[in-house]
Amino acid sequence: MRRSDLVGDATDVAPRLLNALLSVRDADGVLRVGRIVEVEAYRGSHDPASHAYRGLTRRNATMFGPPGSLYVYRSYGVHWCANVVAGVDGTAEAVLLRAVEPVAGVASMRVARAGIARDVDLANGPGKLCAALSITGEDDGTDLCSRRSRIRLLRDGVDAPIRPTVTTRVGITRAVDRPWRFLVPDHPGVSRGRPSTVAR
DNA sequence: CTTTGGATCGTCT
DNA sequence: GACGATCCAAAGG
Repeated sequence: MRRSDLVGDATDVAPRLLNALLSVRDADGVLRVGRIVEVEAYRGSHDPASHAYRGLTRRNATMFGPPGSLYVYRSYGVHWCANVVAGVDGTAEAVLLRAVEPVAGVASMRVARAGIARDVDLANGPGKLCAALSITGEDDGTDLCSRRSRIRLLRDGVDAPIRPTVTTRVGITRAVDRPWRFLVPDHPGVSRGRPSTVAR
């Protein structure tokens, strides 16, 4: 995707990332590809639930950089979670990638997620997604718009849904009522979180 | 099916 | 020193 596609408020960029492809190249050249089916918007200084709400820190620095970067953080000391940085340089708009549908490199994902029976369970959560694609803190700051990067955001002709499903966000304790979770409607590969659906 | 608790550690208070 | 933008297994109905 072009960097210009990611300029804007996270709440506007997030639904536009649905059905885009997240592609990760292994050291051996194998590609693992997932279709993005669930995202959440985090709006920096405008959003008490954002890691960036209280300003720039060592951890969240990538979010304050240019759009198109990958912000990776550790969750609960155990898992990795990944965001696409949006907005413009100096703001901290970000889109948390919460679920992808495995599209290619499924065998590699199965190795990375040993013991998972169904393909749909390989990457239907933010921590699972990073595990399935082997995204770690080492990937923080990756430019997703560069041809040279091992992790990229791509379009394959499948457009974002005209009317995504919209709900409140999962797993947060502040700003819990904001309808900033976006899903491909009726897709089986979304995460377990079940907040209330928001009518539009 | 739902609920509960443990893992585990960097970050910020 | 407390707390997570989570996941999973085990226990309970």
